[in-house]
Amino acid sequence: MSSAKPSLELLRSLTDEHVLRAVMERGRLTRTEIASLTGISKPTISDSVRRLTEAGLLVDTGERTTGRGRAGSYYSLSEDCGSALVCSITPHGVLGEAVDAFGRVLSRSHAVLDRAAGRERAADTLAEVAARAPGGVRCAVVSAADPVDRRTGRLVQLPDVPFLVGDLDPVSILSRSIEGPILVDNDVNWAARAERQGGCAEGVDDFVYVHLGEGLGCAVVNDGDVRRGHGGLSGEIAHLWTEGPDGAALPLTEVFAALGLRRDGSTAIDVEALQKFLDADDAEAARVRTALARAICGVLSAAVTLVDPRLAVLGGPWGAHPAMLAVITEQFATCARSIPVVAATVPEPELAGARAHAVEDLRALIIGS
Amino acid sequence: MSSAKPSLELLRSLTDEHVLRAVMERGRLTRTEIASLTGISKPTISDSVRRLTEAGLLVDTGERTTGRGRAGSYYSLSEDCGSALVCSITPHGVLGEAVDAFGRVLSRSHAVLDRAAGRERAADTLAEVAARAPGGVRCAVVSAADPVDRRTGRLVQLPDVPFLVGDLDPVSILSRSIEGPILVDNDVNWAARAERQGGCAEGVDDFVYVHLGEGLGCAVVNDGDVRRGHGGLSGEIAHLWTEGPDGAALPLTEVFAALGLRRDGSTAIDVEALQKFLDADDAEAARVRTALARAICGVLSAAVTLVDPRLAVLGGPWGAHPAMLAVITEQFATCARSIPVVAATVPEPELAGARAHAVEDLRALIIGS
DNA sequence: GCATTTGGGCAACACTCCTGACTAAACTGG
DNA sequence: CCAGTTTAGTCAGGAGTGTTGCCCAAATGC
Repeated sequence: MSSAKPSLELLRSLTDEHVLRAVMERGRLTRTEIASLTGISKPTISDSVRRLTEAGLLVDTGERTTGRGRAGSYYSLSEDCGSALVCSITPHGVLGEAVDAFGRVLSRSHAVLDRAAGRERAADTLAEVAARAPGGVRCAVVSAADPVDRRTGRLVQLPDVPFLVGDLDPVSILSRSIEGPILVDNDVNWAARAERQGGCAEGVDDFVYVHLGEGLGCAVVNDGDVRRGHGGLSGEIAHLWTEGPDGAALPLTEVFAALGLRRDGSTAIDVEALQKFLDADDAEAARVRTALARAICGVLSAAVTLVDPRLAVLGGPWGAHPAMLAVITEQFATCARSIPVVAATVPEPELAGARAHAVEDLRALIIGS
Repeated sequence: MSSAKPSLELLRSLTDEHVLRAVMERGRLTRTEIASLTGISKPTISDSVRRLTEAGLLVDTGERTTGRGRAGSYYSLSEDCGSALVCSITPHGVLGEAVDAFGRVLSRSHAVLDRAAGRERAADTLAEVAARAPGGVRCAVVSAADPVDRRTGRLVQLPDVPFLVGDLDPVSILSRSIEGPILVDNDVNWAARAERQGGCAEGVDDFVYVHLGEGLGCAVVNDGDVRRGHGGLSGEIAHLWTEGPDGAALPLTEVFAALGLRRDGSTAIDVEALQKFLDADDAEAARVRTALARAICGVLSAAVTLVDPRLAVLGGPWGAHPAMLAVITEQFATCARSIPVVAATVPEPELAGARAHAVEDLRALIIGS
């Protein structure tokens, strides 16, 4: 809680941190530019840059400023700073990216998986991306399309949640090919973070992100961060009690069963069948849409009551569909304590959120070394 | 986000902060004791103590150590550091306390209010406590038994929440008699903080605290802090949909209406009538208890789904009643994803929580000056 | 009364950052 | 092409930290 023990070493490390952060943010800088950016004096910056260069963290890129006056030397991060691995695991396949501390995607690889041979192929695909990454992979961030145990990083089975990927342990798969911290979280949580950083919820400290796809999920953002709860299972709304088609109380996932919108032999939602009702214009379709909207409104009402968001974001294959948004907005407006409802805007949201976090983690590791 | 600009002044202020925190925690200390406690060298501590004494924050108490070796001088906080005001506002009255930076209660005053003459009496009572406080009041923390608007600190009216205290603005009342920051929050939130600091939820980072009294409230603690939501209205569960006595979906507060447990002409719960059902042993009482428990379980289930707590704490006049706890525990165990349910243990919980925060605020103000 | 023990002060040192002046190296304009 | 201008980077001196090691002061215990 209390700040670190005061010492001259602390002061020096603080200076180095300022220098590194400035370079990470701007890509390349001269010492004078760093000084004016950080407000620290030129001689101090020169000292710090010398230290960091000797430590192998910064390099003189050889580039020079042009324009009036003496040319300055640009410094940037060394290649040795390494990179971070970003992974997405869904029932449809595995995607791996290597990113550097500037957030640039260095390489990308994808593998389509089937249920049986999945695990080994996934490990191989990710190991291959890791091997290609210059400077080595120093940390990894994983987005998984299933509930994630917060402590272990394993995917967990919950009642009434369709289990899509299998009893998988991303941490053990990744620790074969990389060392360093591995963070696993649910894809919906990453999507919410992405919307907060540069999407429809930019800068909003309190909102909920409801993902409507084959599975049902919800991310809760409170005081500026996704709140995962004790086990990491906050927002697993499939089992939440809401209003069914006939007005009776039903768990959310059962509403889809009652409407005949589940895949055979699974608790997964039949998105294609559902989509038809969103595009059609007959009375039957309108009835289904209203029933869906009222069920979703039950979820939103519970969220408003318990976490008081300023905004609700709808995402996922059919959540961001205009027809769905329209009918939910209409229904929700009739509820007490209604809040604005908007559609998600970030493409590949779960990847964007995970990537941003991977960059932050990597930067922190570089600064801490 | 990034740390403060490195400078020698920062270093000095960090040292002073360490010294002040050590003295605040232990009451009185010699310079040598401070040095060994903080790990900072003796000459540095001596310098800092001299600075802080000259600034009027520390004083030589005149006391001396006894035992072997040379006697050391004890230093402690000066009286000029001021105190903090802790207030509780309920429909039954106003309570004011002055506390010092050590957390000692210096004075206390209480006023019973009626609806009409309340506001002026409340202001006078609090002003009196403030006037008696040595060194002046530098900040205030208020616990209010109604929903609190997070930005303005005003009490707000919500649908189906009994409005007990009136459209009150604690900030404007208090700013007459004190200067400095005033923090207002709901009593249930303060109670939850108290349970986390030294009660049945000690050290638990994720739990919910459900208050069952005349009103219904819930505090959501996530990642170690009470999450108030955008407007400060998270946990206002009166309107949350749950299971009614006959199995139909009902807003929680309507369950009490259906059971005849509301006060006449109010949405407040008739606690005395309810208490009889908790103490009685007949079939009718058992039926009511079960109906109440199932309604509460609906709330707990929604909380588990949305915020994934590790623990549920029951508090309030009838929430912590053994019979209530027993029947809720029993009913909740049959739900999917059940979690432990325990009774609150801290006496005067809303005051304890507010007091602890007031001490923290006061300490921060002293350190910052 | 003397040895022991502990609090506190002093001086020297190492280190960090800053200011102000200086040098170095590029461009600009005649 | 050369002097003037402009900008990058360095140097020297100084102020202010925190630390170590040693000393003195003052209390207890025998």
